[in-house]
Formats: sequence, C-alpha cells, structure tokens
Amino acid sequence: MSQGNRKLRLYVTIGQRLFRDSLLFQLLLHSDIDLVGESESGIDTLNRLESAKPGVLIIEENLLDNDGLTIAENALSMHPTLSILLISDTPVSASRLAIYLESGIKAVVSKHQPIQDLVKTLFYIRNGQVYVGAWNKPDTPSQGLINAYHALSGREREVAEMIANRTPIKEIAAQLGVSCKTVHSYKDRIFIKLGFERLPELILFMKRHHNGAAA
Amino acid sequence: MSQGNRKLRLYVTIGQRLFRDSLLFQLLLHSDIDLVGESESGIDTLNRLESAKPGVLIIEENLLDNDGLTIAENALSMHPTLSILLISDTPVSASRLAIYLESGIKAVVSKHQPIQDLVKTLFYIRNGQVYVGAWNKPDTPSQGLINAYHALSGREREVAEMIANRTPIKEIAAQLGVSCKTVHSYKDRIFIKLGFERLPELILFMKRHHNGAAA
DNA sequence: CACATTTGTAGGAATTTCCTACAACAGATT
DNA sequence: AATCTGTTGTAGGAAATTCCTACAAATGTG
Repeated sequence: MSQGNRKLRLYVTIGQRLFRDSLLFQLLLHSDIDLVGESESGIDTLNRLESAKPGVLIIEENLLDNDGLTIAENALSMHPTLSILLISDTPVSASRLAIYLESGIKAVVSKHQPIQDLVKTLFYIRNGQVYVGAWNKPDTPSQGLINAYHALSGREREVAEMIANRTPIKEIAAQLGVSCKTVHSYKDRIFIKLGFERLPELILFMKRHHNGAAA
Repeated sequence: MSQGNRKLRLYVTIGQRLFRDSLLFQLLLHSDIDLVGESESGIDTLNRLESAKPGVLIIEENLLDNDGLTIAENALSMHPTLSILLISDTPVSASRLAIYLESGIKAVVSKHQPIQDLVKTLFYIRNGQVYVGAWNKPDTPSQGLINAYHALSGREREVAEMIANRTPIKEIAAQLGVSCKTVHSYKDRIFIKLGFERLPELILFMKRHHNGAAA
C-alpha cells in the first residue's frame, strides 16, 4: 500500500472525556484517520498498544495517573516505530523541547495552540518526520491565512462572508444575481485558497478575523 | 421569529485554545448555532457580553484569571436572561449543584462527560430550562444508545458496521448485492434510529461499543 | 385470521462536491 | 501598441449525498 493512501492508525490518550470526544470527533471527520484505540490513563494505553498497533499516539503530558512523558518513553521502547505527538499544558521552552526530541517524541503541541496546528502536525508526523512549534501567535489566524484571505477577489470575499453567515446558497445566488452553480464554484475556490475543508473553519476564521482581538 | 427556527446565540469562555477550538468547531457544525463571541478569560467575557448579546454562555469553572462561577454570577446580574452552562473539572456533588442552581446557572457539565451531553444540554437550556447531570456512566455509550443499536435490524447493523469502517458506499452496495440508493436509505435510517448526524458519531460509537472497555 | 408495523429495497428531487470550461479583464512583457 | 499569461466571473456535467416517499414481503400482535 503506497504512502499516499495509507490510513493513519491513531491512538489517543486524553484524560478528560469532553476534550477527548471533541478532538476525536474532529479528527474522525478526516477520512484517512483510522482510530485504533483511546484511553484516559497512561497505564491503559501501555496495555493496549500491542493489540491496537497504532502508527501515531497522541498523548497528554499531564495525565491523572502518570507523567505522559514517562508513558510515552515506555511506549517507544516497546514500539520503536511509533510516532508520538505530546500535548503539553503550556508552550514548551527550547530546553524542554530538546529533552522531548531526545526521547524520540516527534511533535509537541501546546494546549494553547489552535486545533489546526495539531491536525497539521498529525499528518506531518505520520511519516515519521519531526515537527515542533507553535510559531504562530495563539488566538490570531496566522498571517499566512490572513494574506490568503486578502488575496481573494472582491466577489470571493463577498461570497465568503455570506457563507460564513450561514446564508443559504439559493439566497446568495438570488442576491448576487448569479446561479447556484456559480455560488458553489466560488465556495469551492474560497475553501481551496484558504486551505479549509469544512464550514466551521470558515465561520471561525471570519468571526475572528473581523473581530481582530475578539478571541 | 418562532422558537423553532431561532438561532442559538452562543458565547464561549474556555481558557485553552485547543479545547475551545475543537469544541467550537463541533458546535458550529450545527446550523442553528450562531457564535457571537469567544474568550479565554473571564474578564474579557464580562467586557464583551454587552455588545455580543448572547443567549447562552458556556464557561469553564476554572479559568486562569478568575473563578468561573464568580464571572458567571457577574454575567447574570448584568444580563438576567442569559442562560449559562458551566463546565466543571470534576463531577459536582449534589450540594455543590444546589449552589450553582441557586446562582441561576442553568446547567453543569463535567469535563468527564461525553460531548453528546454538552450538546444535548446546550439545546435544552437555550429555552431557559434547567438541566443537570451527568447521569450516564462516563466512557460508556449510554444504555439507551446501546438499546437503540440492538433494535436495529440485522441488515442495518451490517451496513452500520461497514459504514463505520469507512467502506465506500459503492463497495457496500456491491458486497450486499443492492443498489447504492439502498445503502443510502439504510444509512439514513441508522442515523435516525441512533440519533446521529455525522459519520464520526457512528465511528466512535461502533469503536467503543464493540470494544466494551476499550475507552 | 386480520391488521399493524417493520424490513428490505429503491426511486425522485434537490443539494453538494469535484472537476472542467470559456469569455472578459488585468497586468506584464516585448 | 500588440501579445501573452494569469485571474476573475460565471456556469455546466457527472457523481455522490441528503431528504423524502413508496411498495411488496416479512414479521409481530391481538
């Protein structure tokens, strides 16, 4: 099976159900993610890796029963090909990061980073590559995304705003005097240019972008 | 505007960006949720409620700068019609719950509850009704959902499993010797019977249900 | 046995997704 | 000024998905 269409076998260790649920839900919207298991405790994770056979493990740094880093190190010694993404409570210092990388952890994402960072990182490390950051200022759409938005044509921005306001496609078409197919084409192009896949991404971006410091 | 199609004006106060993002993303998949603002701190929330005019505020109990309950009480005194859903770190005791309800908080959802509880609660309290729980055992699909699953016909369960395994609709149709339209009809009925709206809900349920204690 | 409900199956219409196409426009180059 | 290239505005085709409806056969109930 080629690299391109191989599923990402994911195991997730997050203590709080609400957080784990909402993260899992979002990741499972991606069709090439295969959830092979989940735990709230480190010890359960260690017990289940053998049968679950994940390629990527997402694990919190601060678990209830254990230090996530310790669990991660144990997991790596048992499964050297496993790629681990550590979720830290705070942005990590350079010295701390060096320790993690030395342990074999492939990525660290802080809980203060946007979800897009975690998703991007996830697909980045599934091939075993190493990723570290956050380099974007939290709570602000990245400059690249803002640039991409400003690069949209006037008509595209007009349609983006209406779509983000949940205006029905038929109503947008009527107001702009174009066909529904045209509005769909615009939506298609907007999502491609901004790198979005789903409507909530656009809604959140437009909300945050127009409010400046609203987040 | 009738109650039925009124949008739910939502403001969310959650300190950690990753958690807030994934929760917001999921809530915004619902077309009748209108996000009017978000903050990571209680003080920002109090400053923005006047202009944001939310109907429902979701706020964490433990914020970085303040006690969520204090912020919630302040918010309520400024905006008596606001419905507040408090996210607690731990399941709350009956005595603690009484305090919250006395403060005018409409619902408390613990971080150890499934996301469906929060979503259900959200739509429950938007009309001002009071909701408290969790009554379901965490990390286990509720008994009602399991009962609903067992009430599916054999064919429905067969199709549910294949869909949850991300088998393409065309392949399911070919394997079962029926048309694609038939498979879509089955999917439609399965989602209605189980109360699901999107594929990740089914995937997570099937994964957890078949694994028993896997979560 | 009669009746009601469920199951298995599938079509119609509308919407959405993915892709392609083309004329007009705008900017860059010669 | 002419030509070339890329972008914009617009929209169709085909396939997939959603929402809804329909019907014969099977099953369950009284």
